[in-house]
Amino acid sequence: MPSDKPLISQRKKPKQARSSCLVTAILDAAAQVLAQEGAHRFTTARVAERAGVSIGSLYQYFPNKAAILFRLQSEEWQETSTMMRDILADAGQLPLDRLRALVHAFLSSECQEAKMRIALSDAAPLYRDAPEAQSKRAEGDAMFSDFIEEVLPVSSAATRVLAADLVLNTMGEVGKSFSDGERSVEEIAAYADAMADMFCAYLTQIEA
Amino acid sequence: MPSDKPLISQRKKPKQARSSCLVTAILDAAAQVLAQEGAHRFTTARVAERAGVSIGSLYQYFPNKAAILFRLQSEEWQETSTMMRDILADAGQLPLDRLRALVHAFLSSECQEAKMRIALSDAAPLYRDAPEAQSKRAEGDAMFSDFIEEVLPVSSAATRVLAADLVLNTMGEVGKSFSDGERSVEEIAAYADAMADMFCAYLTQIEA
DNA sequence: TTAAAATACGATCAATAGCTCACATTTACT
DNA sequence: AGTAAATGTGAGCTATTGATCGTATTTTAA
Repeated sequence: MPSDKPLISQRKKPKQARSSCLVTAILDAAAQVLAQEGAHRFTTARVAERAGVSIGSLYQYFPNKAAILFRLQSEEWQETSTMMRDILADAGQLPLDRLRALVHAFLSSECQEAKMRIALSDAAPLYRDAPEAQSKRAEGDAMFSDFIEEVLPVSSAATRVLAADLVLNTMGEVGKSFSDGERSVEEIAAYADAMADMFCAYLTQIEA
Repeated sequence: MPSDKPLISQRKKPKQARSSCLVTAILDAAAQVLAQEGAHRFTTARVAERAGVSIGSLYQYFPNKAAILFRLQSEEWQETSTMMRDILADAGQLPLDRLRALVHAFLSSECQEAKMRIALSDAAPLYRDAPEAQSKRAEGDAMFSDFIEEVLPVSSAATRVLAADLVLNTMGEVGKSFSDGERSVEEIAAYADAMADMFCAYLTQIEA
């Protein structure tokens, strides 16, 4: 549905210090605008103004509005991705304990910067169809598939794929709904425990 | 984030036959525009044009764009709601079988009119904060809570509430992600079975 | 010092949006 | 037929948006 032609990647790479500052200033400002004004007030002019930068400068480093949003989301994904890898790869813990830890970490992280996350996902239609956006998803899927294989070594490949899909999808989608930021730390922990219980009960039962 | 002042409810009630036709024509057209053009091309002018109606007439019965979207979503909710009630109230089936049936029905229904559903949820920021939108949610929650109480009569109230929240939320949120409409009937059935397995494993384990 | 490259600027444009309002037409009822 | 209410019309207003481009300033490097 979004615009057709414009690539979302960067237009020009900052070569001097002042221009890299400018880019980070824009991204910071973008996050603020998103959090404080919401997706429908997220305009290039407002971002430039808050960054203390002219609109022309903004367009030197971002080909269009979507590119800014895309960058923000990429940075978020980067964080989530490394967190996921760290937790799932921790050989010192039992697999199901790692899964529980992952659920806790994920739900908690979704609750941080809640306003910004909501707005960012409200604006998703603008950047989600970009070709660059697709590959990221597959990356996470693969990572989690490997983990599930460790937990369910016996089942058929099809069953494993389905289980991985279901668990990851559930955590991801339900996690998104946590961005409303209306839950206390205790509620989040209780919810995460319940969700982890559910995953464990399911995965354990498959093996049987 | 959306507009502040305008109520979303109807502006004027159709009293003659032609005007009720007009309203349904507008809603039909709105669904088409949403499905074929996407949320960001959903404009009152386009809806009026496709309905074969003047823009002025449209605004006689809908105070603003959001009201049209809200009506579409209300109608969808109505369907889902009655389906849910019918399935959960069927005393001829075991509770967990009813839950399984619900999951299947829900995922299938999410896959119908996929394009329209995606666009409708893309446009959600425009109507979701309307006061009318909140009450609907509580309705479904209560219905499902009653059902869970039937399945988990022994557990503490807090546990029951949490379980109901988790299961309903999971089905709802993961269901939404099914609106991409890229899954075959078989895949949907397999996924629904897995999800039902997960719910059953979880709920059964709580009782123990 | 000086010229070229990089960076920064912001007035300005074209497009499109949501929505109103003065007016025309149709219907219901006497 | 006549009249008032209901319904229908669409040109046009106001506002905003994303984005450009000619120009000005700063940095780099010779």
